[in-house]
Amino acid sequence: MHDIQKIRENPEIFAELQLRRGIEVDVEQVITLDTSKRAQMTKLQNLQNERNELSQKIGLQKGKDKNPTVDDLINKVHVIKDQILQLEKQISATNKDLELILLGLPNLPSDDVPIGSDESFNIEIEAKRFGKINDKKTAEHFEIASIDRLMDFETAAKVSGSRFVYLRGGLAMLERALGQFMLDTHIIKNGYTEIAPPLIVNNSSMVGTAQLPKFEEDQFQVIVHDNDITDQGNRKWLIPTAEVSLTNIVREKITNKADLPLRFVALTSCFRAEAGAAGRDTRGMIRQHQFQKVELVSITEPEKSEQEHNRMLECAESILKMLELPYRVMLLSSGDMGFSARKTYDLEVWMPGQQTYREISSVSNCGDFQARRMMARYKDDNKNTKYMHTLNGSGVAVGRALIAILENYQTPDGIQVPEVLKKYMNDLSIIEI
RNA sequence: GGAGGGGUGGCUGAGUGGUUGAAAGCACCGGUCUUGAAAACCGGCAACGGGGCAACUCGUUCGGGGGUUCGAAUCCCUCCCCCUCCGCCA
Repeated sequence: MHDIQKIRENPEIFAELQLRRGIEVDVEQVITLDTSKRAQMTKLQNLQNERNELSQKIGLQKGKDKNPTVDDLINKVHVIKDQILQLEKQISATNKDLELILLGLPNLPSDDVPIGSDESFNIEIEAKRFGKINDKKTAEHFEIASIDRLMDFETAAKVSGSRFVYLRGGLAMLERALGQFMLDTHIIKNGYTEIAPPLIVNNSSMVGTAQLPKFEEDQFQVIVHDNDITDQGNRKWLIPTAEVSLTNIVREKITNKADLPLRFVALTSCFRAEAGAAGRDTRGMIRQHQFQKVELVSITEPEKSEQEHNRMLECAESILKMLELPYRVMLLSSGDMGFSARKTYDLEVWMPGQQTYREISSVSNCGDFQARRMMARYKDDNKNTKYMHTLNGSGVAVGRALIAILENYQTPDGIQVPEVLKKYMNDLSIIEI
């Protein structure tokens, strides 16, 4: 959610920054709505003040007299009440229009974000490139001979539908090991607190982290038996990422500054409808309706979010380094960033089967964008309540890490188990397929 | 699913129609005292929004929404959430 005061003060700047993301905002309409809302409010408040004073007078009269003559006053209030009712209706309508616009506008890009319409404007952070890539094409993960023994899309299609998979034996264990390893690393080495969060969340949470209202079609909704689905405010959703359940921990709360930063990590299943991705990555495990992901969330003071962002990026990187998977880091351009982000780094892992880098983690600083939607605040040193900053990052996507291992660790005998995972795999050193 | 109880400021917790935005306590901030600290005492301390250069002022908010009333934290309806007991179930 955007600070309407800032828009009011600098509408052109706001419009320009939105334009960097390819969004054309009708700021004039926003300003008009805002102005008329405020005018209406002033009017309303004067009437309310009048009503309150008259009511108090009636109360005083009744306290003095046994049979007071207050009919005149009551009649006056009746007239005012009608006017108030009218105005309230108007204001609520105006406000609804305004909110609909504001809730649908993405966060403003930070100044150091490259301007561009899409991913071709992303910038690689050269210094962060890691590992030696294998430029000899290997089998893609789903092409590995007999892999369907352990990675079964057919049965999943029968039981669930497209974009689901059964993992078996060594691959199921590998997925579990990866999740375990990542969690342990972030808990022990990176100072995150492990959370086992709900996978189903309510409307307010989804609005808070901005999956709603704009991206409803990407979500799975949970229909409870006898649920009244016309009650829009009371719907339930499967989380598309643990970011939702982790970040909303601080929703509608005032946190003590001494408790910041908060650092949460969770390993959860994630659910995405992939409505807009028909035909993309239809083979293999790259794009599934359900996948495992380790998610990092940090909550900080505004002054510290940038340094926390870098820190979080390093936490995510450390996972790929320890797994010895080659990757590069991209600074996303304004047109490629997610809705809530003001600055995002993507980690892209090398997939020798595709001979290309694929996104395996996205690390974003959301500034106060989500905090405003969530009313997530803290008390600063002057005891003022301020919005905090929220950050989130994958650390990392487990499903994609599994694919990366399948493609980078292929040997004639099977899939070699990365050194750091062996202890999570009962000392198994090769997964025979 | 059945029966009952409850949701009040950062926290605990009073308050059942009329200056109650809300007692009291804790926490926090300032001061007095003290060599310093603690204790004690005195004072301050909600959020959000409108108007104003400002001092300030006005409005809204006691789980959410709706209603009754001149006036609602207090009465009514509805939804959500929490607790206790019974039933069912992983």
